Amino acid sequence: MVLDDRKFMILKAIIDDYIITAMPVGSRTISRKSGVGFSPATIRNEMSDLEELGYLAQPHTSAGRVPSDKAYRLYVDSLLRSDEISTQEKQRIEDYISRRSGQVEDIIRAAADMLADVTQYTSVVVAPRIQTLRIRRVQLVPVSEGTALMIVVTSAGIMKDALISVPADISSDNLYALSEMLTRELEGHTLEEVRQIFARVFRDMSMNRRLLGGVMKVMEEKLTEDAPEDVVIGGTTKLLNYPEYSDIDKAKNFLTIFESKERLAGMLKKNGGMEISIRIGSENEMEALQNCSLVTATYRVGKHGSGTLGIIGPTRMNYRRVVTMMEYMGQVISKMLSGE
Amino acid sequence: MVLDDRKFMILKAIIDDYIITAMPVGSRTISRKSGVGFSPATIRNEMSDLEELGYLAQPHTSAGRVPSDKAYRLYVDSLLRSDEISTQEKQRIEDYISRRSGQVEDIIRAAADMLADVTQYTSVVVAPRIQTLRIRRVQLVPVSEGTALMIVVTSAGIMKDALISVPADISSDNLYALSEMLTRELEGHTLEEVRQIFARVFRDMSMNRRLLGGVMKVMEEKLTEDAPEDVVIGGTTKLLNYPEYSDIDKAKNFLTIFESKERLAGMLKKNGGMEISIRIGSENEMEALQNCSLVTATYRVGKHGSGTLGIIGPTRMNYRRVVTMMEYMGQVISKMLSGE
DNA sequence: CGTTAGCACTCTCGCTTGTTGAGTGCTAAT
DNA sequence: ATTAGCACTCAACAAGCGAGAGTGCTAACG
Repeated sequence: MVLDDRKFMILKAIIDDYIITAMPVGSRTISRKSGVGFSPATIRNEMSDLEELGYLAQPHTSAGRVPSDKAYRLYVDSLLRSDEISTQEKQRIEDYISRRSGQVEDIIRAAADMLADVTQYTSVVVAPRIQTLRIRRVQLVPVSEGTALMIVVTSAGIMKDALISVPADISSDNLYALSEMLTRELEGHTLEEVRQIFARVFRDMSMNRRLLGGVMKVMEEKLTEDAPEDVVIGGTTKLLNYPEYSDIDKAKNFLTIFESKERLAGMLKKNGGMEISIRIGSENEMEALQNCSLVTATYRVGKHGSGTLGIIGPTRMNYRRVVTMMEYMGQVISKMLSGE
Repeated sequence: MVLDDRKFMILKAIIDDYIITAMPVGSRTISRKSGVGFSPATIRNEMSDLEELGYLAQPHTSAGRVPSDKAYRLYVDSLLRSDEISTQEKQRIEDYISRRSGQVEDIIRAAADMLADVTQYTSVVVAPRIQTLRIRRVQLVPVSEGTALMIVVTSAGIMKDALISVPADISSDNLYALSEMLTRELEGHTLEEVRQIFARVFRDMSMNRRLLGGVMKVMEEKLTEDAPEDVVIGGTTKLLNYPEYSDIDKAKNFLTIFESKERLAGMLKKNGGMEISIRIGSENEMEALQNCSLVTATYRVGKHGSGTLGIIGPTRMNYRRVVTMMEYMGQVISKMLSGE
């Protein structure tokens, strides 16, 4: 079933209006709009059809119509064109983010804040995943009797660190020599390859077996799994400004989403590497997101790294602006993280 | 003006009741309580007196009475005894926290979550400040052409890291030698002393002047200032469960507190190293906290380090339980962080 | 003289009722 | 096919009312 032009136009007008006002839209409102040359009665007939087709819903008889998820889906699929961003705004964004130190977390944090600020919705940024990145350097630094800090530097300059236990009597020089050796062996390899190297090369090094086992274990943990710190949320309370969350229960329900960063990261990563993915209302699996839309985008870091950024807002969000901003922000993050 | 025993007892009864119900307390309610042998009329007279003295307030004529900030102040000053914690609960807390890796952030995070969980209020934990701590180790690790990661390990095992720029042609071995040298010179000294050492010892090392200047600068920044990551918040949305925040505006207002971790840390640190400090309602400077109470405690790390933990809840919070829990949690954190 | 019973008074809360206004659906005229 | 007209529906708001909780005051009591 395909909609004729007029139905299409009316539906678009309704969505445009509802996105701004968050109030059910009546036939008069649409009729008054410039560019629509029909009386309320005609609009009503069309609206009635659209309702039957599942694009509109009525909160109650004698209220206006409200777009359904299906309508938003049609809207984003067929009507979404990228917006322009003023050079002024671009400047502001780049300034804000590039003022940071080169630390990945700082940049991620800044990006999340900025994204929340320009869209006025809640933003989520996941730090670049590291699986396919290659190791550039491994270093062990003594911290105290029996513990050392292990630092892994990867291509793209992303670092991970973790405490591991080492023999109590090992010297600083010894650790350094070990670090150099590890770096020499592992440099340029991916985690997959590292596993094999460990199995092959280090099998006979009985002396440091336990230590190296620890190193491998930490690598697996840190480089495979997304640590909770790698998810950054910006503008958590932004959504409380929208009337759909003026009910305290809905607000509470919504805020629980952010209690588990792991689940959040899981959600975001479901976009399967798509440039931009939009999930509207019931298209979300998570219970608490049934009344929200989730827009996610992927950004690249270097050749093999990639991360995700997302915006969570009401289903009636301003998709055009959000998508535009996400695209741009993705570029900026890529540039910042790869360029370093 | 000192209250006689009966007034005192009645006031306590009112507060106890209000803490649980959050509803204005009437004279009948108090009269019915076991241990009070007076009729509602008598209670009313006393209540009237207490109101005149500023301990009670009436939301409106013919509602019950509500304790004022002054009443809570009296309550915590004179009636607060520590509670007992069941060994079972102690066990649960220690298990949860000690299951973490030794990383400071992890422990802080776990402590904040646990504190929010056992009190059902919002918790804030500030990582130990490092000023008076002594440096144990400095290490530079190459990250990419022209940048290195600088890691400072202090007594108590607290680490700080930062990226600094280094000459592009410096070798890994060279950086290691430099690290060893720095460690040798700075080990066991406080930041104050480090400044002097830099001025004295390294003055003539013209070659690495720029590099060392960078090292010093980062040290100052990282070790002096509290980085925003050092403040961890647990159970942000816990307070939304209480009726005093069922109004969305109040909730929003309250949630803005957590937007700036710096300001939050500033607030917490105002307890001046006191074991336990309680600020009730209007005793707080921050506008958004006028209807809340803030309970803070200091914990020690090693000999010279200290950090703060805090609970934010409604003025009618269960001070007894909160204080008890804070005391215990402070001990646990101390043990975890110092013991490593 | 402290304590208490009794009573009039006040104010919130929840319920019902009426009114208004926005918006619809249908029908008949254009 | 479009539109004007009209009857109808329903949420939202305001007004009015009774019930209930709680107070303050006064007078009686031990």
